[in-house]
Amino acid sequence: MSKGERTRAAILDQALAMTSTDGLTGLTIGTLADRLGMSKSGLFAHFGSKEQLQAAVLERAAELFADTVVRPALAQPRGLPRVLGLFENWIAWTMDPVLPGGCPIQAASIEFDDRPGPIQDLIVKQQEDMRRVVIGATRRAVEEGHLRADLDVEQFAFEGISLCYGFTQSYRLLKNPKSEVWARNAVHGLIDRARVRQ
Amino acid sequence: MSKGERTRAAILDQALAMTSTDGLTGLTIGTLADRLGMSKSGLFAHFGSKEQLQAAVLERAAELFADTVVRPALAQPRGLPRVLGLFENWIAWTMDPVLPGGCPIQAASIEFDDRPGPIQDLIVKQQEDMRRVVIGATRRAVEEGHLRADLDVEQFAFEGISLCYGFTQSYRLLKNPKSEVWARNAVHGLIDRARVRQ
DNA sequence: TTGACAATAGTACGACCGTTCGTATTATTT
DNA sequence: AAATAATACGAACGGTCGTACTATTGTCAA
Repeated sequence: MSKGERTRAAILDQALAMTSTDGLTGLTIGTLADRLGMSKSGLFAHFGSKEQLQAAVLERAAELFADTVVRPALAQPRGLPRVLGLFENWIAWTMDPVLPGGCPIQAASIEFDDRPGPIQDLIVKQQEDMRRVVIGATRRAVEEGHLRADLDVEQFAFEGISLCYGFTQSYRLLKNPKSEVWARNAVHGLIDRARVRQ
Repeated sequence: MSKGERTRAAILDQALAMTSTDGLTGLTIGTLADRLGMSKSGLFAHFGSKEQLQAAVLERAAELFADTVVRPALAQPRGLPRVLGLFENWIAWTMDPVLPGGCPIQAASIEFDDRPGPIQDLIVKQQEDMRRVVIGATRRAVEEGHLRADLDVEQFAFEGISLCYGFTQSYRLLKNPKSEVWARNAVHGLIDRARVRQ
């Protein structure tokens, strides 16, 4: 790992934290450089433009999400444990103090939902990737016989993902201590209703 | 209605549209004045500070939300129709082209969930007001015997509100044409499960 | 119609934005 | 050790930001 790669990684770590609280637009090259004790221009040279910096931050966030949420869940035995793992890890991710201001991708998706361009395209791609992961795991659970054969997996994914979003709102902004219980109850209820009745 | 009040209202209408797409931070006095064909300073004089402008925009948004979502729902017969009305109107509100960029309050709540201050306080208050409205209507539906007596109304509200948020995501960013059907199905399912079994 | 005051415009400010440039320093390769 | 590439720096650019002042215009009752 060269020196450049190392500082680039350090920059992205700090940028991720900053984006998490201030958003991709609030992420500013000057203050980011200050926090890292380096010059604006030196930092800038690593990315070439603010937009490319934003894209790099999003990609780093997606990596972190994959490491924290997706991969551990997919390491579970296939079928229902994976589906449950996805949601449980997602809830934990939302509470993870590593990102002081909550999931940067979720924040960015609202920030950019009306600003077409490469950043929006990237966010849409990331969100649809995640949707596909949930749908895939759910479909697998149906095939395994854990969930009902007539389950509408897209509807299921919509509801599950919505609950994770709602949890962010309730936990991050309203700071309601019951949020976690509500979210877990809701997710477990969603899964229970999708279970095969015996 | 004096001249000042009229222009102030016109400013807020335009500011609301701008906030809806660009967020409360992206809302900028200069371009707002340009779009209204007036000077920065002339506009500025109406509010005294950007923060007060932001607060006024939020209050205007809440009024609009109350007129579009809450009041028509509360005009329904008490009990289940009101609860259903709230969610149906909320879904319609999210699709309403009056706000070109979706609900400004929802956008603001993610924008400000890590920026303490008077604006965050106002957003929290608005969100909790809305939560109280949902909970109140639901509790009423329980009292009327439309919904199960043992229903956890807070859990119910959490799930319903989460679905409305998830719908925004799916409809506004991903532009998935199935979003509306998913959201309606989910809300109706939520209500059906809360119904008294006969 | 005039006088008082509200409403708007004009101008200027300091701060910060993303970006560019030339240059110095440090790593890496030869 | 020399040559070259990779990194980082400081200063400056044109712009835009929110805000402060002052001047001008418009409104409306007496």
